[in-house]
Amino acid sequence: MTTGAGDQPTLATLEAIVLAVTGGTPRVLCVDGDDLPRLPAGRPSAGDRTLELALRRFANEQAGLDLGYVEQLYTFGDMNRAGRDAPAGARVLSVAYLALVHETAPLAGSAWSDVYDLLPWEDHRGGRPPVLDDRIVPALARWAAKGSRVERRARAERADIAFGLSGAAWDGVRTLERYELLYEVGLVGEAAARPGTGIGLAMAIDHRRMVATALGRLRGKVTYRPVVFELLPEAFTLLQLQRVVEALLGRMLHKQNFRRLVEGAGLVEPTGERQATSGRPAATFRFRREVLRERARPGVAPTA
Amino acid sequence: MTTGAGDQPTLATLEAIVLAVTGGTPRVLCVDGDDLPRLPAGRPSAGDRTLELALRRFANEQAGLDLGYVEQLYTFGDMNRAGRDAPAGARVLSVAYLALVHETAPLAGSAWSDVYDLLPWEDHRGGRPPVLDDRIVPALARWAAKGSRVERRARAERADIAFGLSGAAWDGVRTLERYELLYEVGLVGEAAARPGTGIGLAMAIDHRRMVATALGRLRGKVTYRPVVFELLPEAFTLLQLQRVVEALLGRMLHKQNFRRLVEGAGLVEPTGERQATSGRPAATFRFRREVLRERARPGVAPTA
DNA sequence: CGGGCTTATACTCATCACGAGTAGTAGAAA
DNA sequence: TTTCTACTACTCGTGATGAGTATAAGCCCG
Repeated sequence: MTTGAGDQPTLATLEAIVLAVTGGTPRVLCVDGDDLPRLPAGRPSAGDRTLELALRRFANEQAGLDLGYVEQLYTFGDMNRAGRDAPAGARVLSVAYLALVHETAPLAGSAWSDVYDLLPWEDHRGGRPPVLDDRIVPALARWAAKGSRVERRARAERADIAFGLSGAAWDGVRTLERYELLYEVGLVGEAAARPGTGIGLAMAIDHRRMVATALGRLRGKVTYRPVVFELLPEAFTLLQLQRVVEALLGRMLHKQNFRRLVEGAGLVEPTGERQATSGRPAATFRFRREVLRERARPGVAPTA
Repeated sequence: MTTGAGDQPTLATLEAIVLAVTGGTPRVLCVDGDDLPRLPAGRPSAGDRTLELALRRFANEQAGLDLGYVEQLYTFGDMNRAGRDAPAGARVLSVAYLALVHETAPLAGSAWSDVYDLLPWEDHRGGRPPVLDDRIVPALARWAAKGSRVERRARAERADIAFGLSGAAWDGVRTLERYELLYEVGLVGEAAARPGTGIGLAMAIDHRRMVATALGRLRGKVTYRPVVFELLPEAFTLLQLQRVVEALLGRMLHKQNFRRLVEGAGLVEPTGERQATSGRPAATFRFRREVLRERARPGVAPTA
């Protein structure tokens, strides 16, 4: 079962979605493109034993970053996504990786973009973002009114589920579904009819789609793996921890319940130190590694 | 941030992990290799708009299968994994997809392998598999006793978490961690010192690793997405549904609670028909699509 | 034709996770 | 001393989940 002749040459690149959270703002590492910002990328060389090591190598070489947590995200290989510098007609395979760095990591010369500048409809921390009701919902309604009866039904259902409309609940994890829907509807700059009219900052090619994928993955993972700690310094207060989780989830959490969850699960242990805040000083904590042995799904956010 | 010269040519293939569940047995579609069985694979051609469409195309062309549910699994790109027919020194990128087909799908001329013949330590439906205590645990203990003090600690922790030893709970989802650990320890045929001594049926290259990845992904997904229905006929009894879920999870479920979960969540609706069984006839049900709108995470198995 | 087998189906009970809220405490700044 | 901010300790109600008891409905076999 192997296709014989006619194979096209394939170009493979690695793309890095490097995330950090600074002061309640989730940021993604970008580099300047000719026109739009793009994600840092590179190619694996023969010396790289694994793709992940290749990624770590060039993140270090080119941005001076020592990546902590790294996980493969998705491989993008649609035909129409080739960049300028790709041979026409060739398929470009991009293996995207999600990497998390600590707040204290050097910012190098590269630019960090606020994830919610890229995907403004995803941030519900200050309540429902106005752009949803002002622009997105009406546009979705127009879009869902087109086509045959069955088509209309399918479109409406898709929109409802993705954006939590007509009774469906907003699901933070469905970031990719939302981005792709907005793309189809023509509401994001990369696909907008007139330039400059899209919602959120545009990026090169399909890089914003990759960021959306990363955010969704991370939002899911936070609930069952202790990944947030990769974004925090060694010692942190519970409020700092909560702010980072909220930044990722894009919604506020109940403070008392959050503490109950985190402490009750044995996810953290007190360092014994305290840290001055703008109010009563807070005790600082560190991640408690033993939780991995004790709990099958040690998460820092409620499952819902 | 783009690596310049020295790029190596890259060969990309698509690998399909096609799963079905027949009579309580989860099976994966295999083709005969020169030596060991392998997964069906192919290459995307210029006519395939997306990788997923390419996969569907050649699954249809070559096995006569109409794939239902398809999801991208992982991209494997380690240096040492190249097959025979690859140019020496070139990196082979394999984008693996997980596909689910209904029990009634045509079996074609290809062979289906029992997933638990490949990964015998994963099936806990009949209690803890003997191979665990007979062979795996002792070998892990020997392996964990080697190296420096810190190394020994790290090894022991890894083994404990992966296999649920010394107090840790068995986590069905950690299939890949377990396979990789067994590989490192030399307990699987692909890596065994002497051929024929490995645990479970071996497959070509790293294909068994891919199956392990697929099983883990599916075990996780079952708890929050209604994917099982892709493996079942249109109408089914609740016991049939339960058996399929158990086959995937590799563990038994409490019947009454399972029914409560599935019916309570609105995941199924009665067809009105009944089906003869070896006891009292059972009502048949079908998947209820509307649940997607009602529940954010409509799963068919408890979260734990 | 009735006992015994198998499977389906209906409840109960205890525990725990989680959302939501009340109340009081500790330090800093004005 | 007041006031602000943030920390910390509880309580309550609901719903999910594990475990078990009880009953119903067909089938097979003697």
